[in-house]
Amino acid sequence: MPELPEVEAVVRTLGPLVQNRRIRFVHVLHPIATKPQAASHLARFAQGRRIRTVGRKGKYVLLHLDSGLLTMHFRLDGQLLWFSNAKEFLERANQGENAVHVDLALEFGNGVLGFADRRHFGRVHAWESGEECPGLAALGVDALSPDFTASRLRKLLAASKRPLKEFLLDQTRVAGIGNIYSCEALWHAQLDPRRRANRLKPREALRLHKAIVSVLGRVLECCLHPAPDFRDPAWWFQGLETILRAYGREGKPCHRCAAPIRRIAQGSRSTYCCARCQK
DNA sequence: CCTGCTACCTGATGGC
DNA sequence: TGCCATCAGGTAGCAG
Repeated sequence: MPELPEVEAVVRTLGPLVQNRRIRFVHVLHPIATKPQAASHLARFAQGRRIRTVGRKGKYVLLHLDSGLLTMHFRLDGQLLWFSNAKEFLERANQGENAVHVDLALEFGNGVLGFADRRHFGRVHAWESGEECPGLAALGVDALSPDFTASRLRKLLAASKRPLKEFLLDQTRVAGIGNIYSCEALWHAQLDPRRRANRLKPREALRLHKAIVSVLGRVLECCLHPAPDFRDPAWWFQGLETILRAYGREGKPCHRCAAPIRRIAQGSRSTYCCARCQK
């Protein structure tokens, strides 16, 4: 489910739990989670190594090891869980009435980190270096990094003829924005999602930059208060709906001009926007 | 190179 | 209640 702010909140919460901890054992419950890599390869790769730092780029979580790294990507529904010890993990994971779905888990001395995705889109992979990971290597500038400036965005926009909405979803240009927050940023910038990227005026590009930064910043604050609780298998971010001005509000009045929010299809995905005040 | 489409999976929801 | 269609916050892979 997550876009950049959700992943950032997960990374900040995860860091203190696993940094400088040694991976004692890798439990593979659903080997699909490492495809196309072999789960046995990932297990051999990671077992015995220590996690030095936990980082993020775009929607990827990066676990930097003594040497090499693990990448985790949640796609639509992936999430993390925490068990206080191996016994608790073995008793609860995929067992019994109240089974907790887990695909893969890293066992540490202080607990067990589970990666879970019922839908099996999410992935955990092992790499000698980040450049080996094609999806990661192809990412553009991260939307929360200091390098994501208004002039950088203006140049990227100028180089693309695609509709704004599709431009924002393209992780090779700006990394981290997904379907929800692209709709939100365009609503705040009062820009029509169908406009061609290279047709924006400089002041419109500036508005879009400001909207992206402020939307992601506000959502991150919301995601950190309260912070994710990996111990609760049902945990997820709360209160995000109250921030949304366009996404999921089809037919409801625009918060700016009261015209009904429209849902349109773009690139086989839903875009929500105000037909009156987004131009 | 760029763009557009489908596949990958499972679960929730709403209409009949 | 059951059944079917549709939708879901993402990306890789492939064809043109």
